[in-house]
Amino acid sequence: MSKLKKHGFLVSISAKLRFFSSSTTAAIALEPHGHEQNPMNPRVPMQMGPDCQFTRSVDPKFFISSLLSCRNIFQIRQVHAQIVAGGTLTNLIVANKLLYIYALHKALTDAHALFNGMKERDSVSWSVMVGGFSKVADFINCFETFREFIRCGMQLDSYTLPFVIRACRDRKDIVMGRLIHDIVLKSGLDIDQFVCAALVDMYAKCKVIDDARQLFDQMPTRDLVTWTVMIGACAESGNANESWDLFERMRGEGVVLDNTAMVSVVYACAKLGSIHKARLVHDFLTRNKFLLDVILGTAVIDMYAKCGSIDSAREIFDRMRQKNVISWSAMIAAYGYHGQGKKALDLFPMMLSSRVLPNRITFVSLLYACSHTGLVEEGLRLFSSMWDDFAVRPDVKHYTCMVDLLGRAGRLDEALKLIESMSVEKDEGLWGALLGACRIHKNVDLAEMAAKSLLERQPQNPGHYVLLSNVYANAGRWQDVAKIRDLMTRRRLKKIPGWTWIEVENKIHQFSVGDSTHPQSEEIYRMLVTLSEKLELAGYIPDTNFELHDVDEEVKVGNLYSHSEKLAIAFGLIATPEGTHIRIMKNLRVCGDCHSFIKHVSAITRRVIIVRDANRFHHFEGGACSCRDYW
DNA sequence: GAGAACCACA
Repeated sequence: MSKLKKHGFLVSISAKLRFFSSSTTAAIALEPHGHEQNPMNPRVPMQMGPDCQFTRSVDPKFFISSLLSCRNIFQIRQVHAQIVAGGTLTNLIVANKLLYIYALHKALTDAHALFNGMKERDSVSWSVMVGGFSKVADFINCFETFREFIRCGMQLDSYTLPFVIRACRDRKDIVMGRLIHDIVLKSGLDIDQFVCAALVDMYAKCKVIDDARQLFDQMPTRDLVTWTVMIGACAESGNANESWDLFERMRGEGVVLDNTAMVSVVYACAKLGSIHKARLVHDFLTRNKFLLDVILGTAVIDMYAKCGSIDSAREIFDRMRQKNVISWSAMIAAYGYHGQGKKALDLFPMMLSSRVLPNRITFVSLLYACSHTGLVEEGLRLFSSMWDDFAVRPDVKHYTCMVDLLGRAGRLDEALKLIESMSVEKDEGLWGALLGACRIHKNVDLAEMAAKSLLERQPQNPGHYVLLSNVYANAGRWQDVAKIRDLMTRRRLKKIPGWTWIEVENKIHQFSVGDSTHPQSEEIYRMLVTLSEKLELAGYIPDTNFELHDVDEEVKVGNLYSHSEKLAIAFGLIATPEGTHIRIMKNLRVCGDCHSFIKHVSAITRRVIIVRDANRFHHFEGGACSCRDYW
């Protein structure tokens, strides 16, 4: 003990613990406040949290709690040893707290050893162990401990259950999830908000959205977490409109939202792609004085960028005090899909000088930006630098960006060589990039090779057939086009019809090919005829080679085919005042004829047309497109 | 003495 007396910290903890075993109210003489000496290395200060101040009034729970902010597992083990030596470990509260501290520091081996050695355990001990395994994704031990918990005859409780349900969620194990839900129902346990929220979350993340919603709707009252989970789940499952309705409902019910809830709302809004709603949400955040911390701020950057306002995204980015690798990557990616590769690349040195290191996603974003702006040399430099300078190993996504970059630039041989040199597993995205490049550069042989790999991997994806058919059509090989069509018919595959949305005065209008359901349909078609005449004078010739279109479904207007995006643009010209931007949301790629059409329209009408296709944006202004013109 | 939700690329 005399040796230990040199180490003030340990001795004081130990003294406090021994003292606790006899009395919890008296005061004892302890070291003065301030820095404690580190017994491991006197030159290194103890890694205790700033709130860890020793006081003279003794509360032993406090001493153990001070270990919560201790980041050094060796110190925790030493305190553990002291507790054992002091004989206090027999106190269940002390043992549970220590168990909790081990679990908090992800030292599950230590926790498990302590747990196994405990003569007495209560529901807290079990829930800490199950929770600990769940949080480190050790599912086997998590479920095993839970089974043992039940075998021991312990009563199910609403502390332990959310952890097991969480493990089912993380493991995407819907079978086990349902089983546990069943056990809960049969147990007669009064299900609280924690268990319910965990179940809703589990169903949602296992993509059983209907069950999640049913449970959500059945809840007599919902707390903030459950609302948050449901809003996020709806957005994730492609029903962001439903997320928006939930957001309005919860506001109507007077639920006070926190930052985490707002992240889900912002995420849903990004999925919606509505700039009007994005501005409403941002306004809500400002009015309610939400702090745009690194997480919420990053979500808002992403929302603005995906709603078409790259400038607002940048404004938020510049105002954020704290930025992490995710914030930087989000901004870089945003410039990339807005076709502003140069600005994306400019951010990279800024990121490095602010001492944030790039990760694999940063490089995907950078390379993606290069490939969509035609910055070939810059892309090649970054690709070699990522491993050499930053120890980020290229994965299939990075290779895909490079194949896209080289392929679009017409360097198909180099793209193929790169694919052949790859040691990582190839996926359909990689072959899709090569096939896309082959279409642009009319390389039928290579396209057939890429298509073969694609169709072997995904024979049921009509998109691949359409792409190959377009390659044949582009090369004038109509017999091969017919063969592909025939193959699609035999395999009962249909091209998914294209839809285009346009947001005008806060309302979304939707069009499909040859559509006449819109109330202003007559006016729209008249506008298309007028456009057709003007475009013809401007030298625009519709190109019908692209797209595997079904002529029966098309309506010819003047010399234009009424593709959905053309209808949307015609409507945009009618419904938006001169000088305002036309914002279009598509669900198909802006390619071939459509791209050329929009360029001509933007030139003759002097309108800025912003098109979102999937998560890519094309800014057309005065006949130029922000993205490199590949079509 | 123990508890659930959130951000970037593709």
